[in-house]
Amino acid sequence: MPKGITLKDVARRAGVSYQTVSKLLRDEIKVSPDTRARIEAAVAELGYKPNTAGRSLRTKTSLLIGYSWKPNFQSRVNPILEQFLRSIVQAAEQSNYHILLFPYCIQDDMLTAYRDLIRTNRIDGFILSDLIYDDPRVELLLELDFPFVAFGSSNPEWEFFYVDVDGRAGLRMATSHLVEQGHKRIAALAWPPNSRVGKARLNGYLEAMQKAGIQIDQDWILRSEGTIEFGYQATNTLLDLPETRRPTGIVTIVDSLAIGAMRAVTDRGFIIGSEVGITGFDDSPFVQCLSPGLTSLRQPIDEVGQITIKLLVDILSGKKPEERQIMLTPELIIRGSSLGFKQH
Amino acid sequence: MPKGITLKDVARRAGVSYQTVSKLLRDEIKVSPDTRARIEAAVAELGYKPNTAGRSLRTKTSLLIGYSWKPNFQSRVNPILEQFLRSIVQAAEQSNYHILLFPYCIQDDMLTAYRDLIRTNRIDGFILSDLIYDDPRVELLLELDFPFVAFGSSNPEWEFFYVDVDGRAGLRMATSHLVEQGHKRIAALAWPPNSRVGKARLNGYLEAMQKAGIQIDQDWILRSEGTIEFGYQATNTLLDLPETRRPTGIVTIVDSLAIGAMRAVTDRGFIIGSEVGITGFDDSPFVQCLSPGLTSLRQPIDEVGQITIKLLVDILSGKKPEERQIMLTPELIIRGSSLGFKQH
DNA sequence: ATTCTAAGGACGAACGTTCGCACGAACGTT
DNA sequence: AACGTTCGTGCGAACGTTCGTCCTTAGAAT
Repeated sequence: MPKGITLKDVARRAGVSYQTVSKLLRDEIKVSPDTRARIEAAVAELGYKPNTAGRSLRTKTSLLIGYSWKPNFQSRVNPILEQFLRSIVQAAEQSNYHILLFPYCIQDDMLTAYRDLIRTNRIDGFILSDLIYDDPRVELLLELDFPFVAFGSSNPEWEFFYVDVDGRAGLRMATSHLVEQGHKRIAALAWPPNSRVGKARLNGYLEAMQKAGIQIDQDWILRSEGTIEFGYQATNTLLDLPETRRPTGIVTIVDSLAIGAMRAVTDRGFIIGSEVGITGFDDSPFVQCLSPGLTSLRQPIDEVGQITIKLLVDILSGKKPEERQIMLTPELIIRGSSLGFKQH
Repeated sequence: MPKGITLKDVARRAGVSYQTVSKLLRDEIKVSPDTRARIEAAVAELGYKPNTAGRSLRTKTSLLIGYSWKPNFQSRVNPILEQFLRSIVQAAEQSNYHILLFPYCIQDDMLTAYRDLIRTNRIDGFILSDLIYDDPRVELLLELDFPFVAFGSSNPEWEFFYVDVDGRAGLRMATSHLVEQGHKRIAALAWPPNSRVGKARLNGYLEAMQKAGIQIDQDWILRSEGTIEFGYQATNTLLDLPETRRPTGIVTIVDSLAIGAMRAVTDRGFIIGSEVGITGFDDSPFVQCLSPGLTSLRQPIDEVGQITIKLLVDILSGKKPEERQIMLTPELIIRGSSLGFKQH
């Protein structure tokens, strides 16, 4: 292991003081072409890279961004985590930052992880995701005035930077798509009312139905956990309705519900697409493997990641971005599960 | 933002020198019960946490472990990444380490990322995964004598620490399982011969077949990319064989191939399970959602992560573990895709 | 009483960087 | 010829920690 090359090594070789090297490398001073050449040569020959610890200590910045995600144990899969991580890691590197991962604690001492990272000066800012209403992390960080950017929104009265995907617009698109396919009776499977994201998405359904002039039967809206099991069970409930009220279309606010719905529809002897149209949300990587493929709303995760990091880096470098909230639109990926409806 | 609490603040409050506080906190010295109480009180009241940068600078350790994973663009999904990350992040925290993510570069300057992280003293060690034969990262790190532990193996003549899952044993299990179900003609879908992992898994198939006393038809082994498409196409090729040579069982070395196989079997009018048995590898989270569910080999990822981190932390703290290679066994998760075979 | 020992704790220095200021020389201006 | 002004550098200090050494003092041994 070759011992570390420091500023002093470079300076000695170039015949200048080490502070001069430091300043030149950060473009803080002008030097004569001659010394500049000598310094650059020395840097190149020795392969000098500034020591992070020394720099951190002096500047009080670590060039590290903290992130922690909520593990999804019930479904064992987070369809967008890898993509999101890839995107923020990549974007962070462009600005010389790195992503630091730390465990997501379920208990209420979740905040101590954040507090410790702040107090030890380990990181410069946080990326948050999976926000809940009255999210304690947001409350803490706002109170400490510590930089962070969220993926997703929380209480509207809290003022902070976030990037979000418009789930309302998404479900409007999905619902309208089913309407265009000729569906008149469309049901919706959603999370419980205390979920902010779920509420927004459901609103998109309501709006699209209203716009289409369709009166909603209250039995068409079923809300519980976003599991395959609930999707299966809820769909059976829907199919038990008398034929004149039985929905022919089902929009869901998450793919797992749609998968359960597809299973139930098939088990009951109906044909997906031509008899019952179904849509999901997230465009999880495997829903194209189902047969038929599941129509679903794809979030522009790469863009979310890039913008999130850009916002945070801007904040960290002092310039306050104008827009505090940035809303992106999902894309409806149409596959067989919502096509070929035949009315009778 | 409250200004940072330093050792000096604590020392002043406790009425001792700051070096004494430092040493006490690290259990390097004994102090009288009286001063110990005063110091501990001061630490608690001020909420002191040691500044990472200062410590790093002095000790030349960052308590940071670098990791970079290979994005899988073709399948858009890495079935085990989330679990692996969760596991290493969690395990690292137990030893006061954190995981630092950095981008995986496809080009051949992939090594500069590693070099830079080392030269800037940013990290203490690496976790590697997705090794290839003659992996340049392994070569570099061995040459620099820089600490790392790999998930997966590479050239057998290279001596380094790694944790691996026994794919050969896995495919032995899967193949034997099909044999037990009554299958006589069993095919295998695999990666190209240059894949080390693929070769090992395929060997498991060969061994199990030999043990069962079944002569392998060379047309039963098809190798190419691990995509759904190839699985589909290869299975069609298999089903085109004359009936006496046509396989009734198909083992695959990765789930995506099995998914393609299931699709092909269904499209050709065969029934999965009772007419054609299929197994996958990885137990990707969604394969239980298929109908029928896919029998697959689950890697003990949590264990892999924990052991990987433990090995690395041990290395970093000076104690050389005895075992350089640790091999774990996958678990066969049996579902409908390999059950109910009816011979005729 | 003197010396030895060990424990409790203080002290200066160092890690590698950045920051602020000072200094000399070269320059153009009165 | 004396004067500000820039430009190109050097120098001391500081960030917060840990490491090695040294100084007390009390108690035990001579």
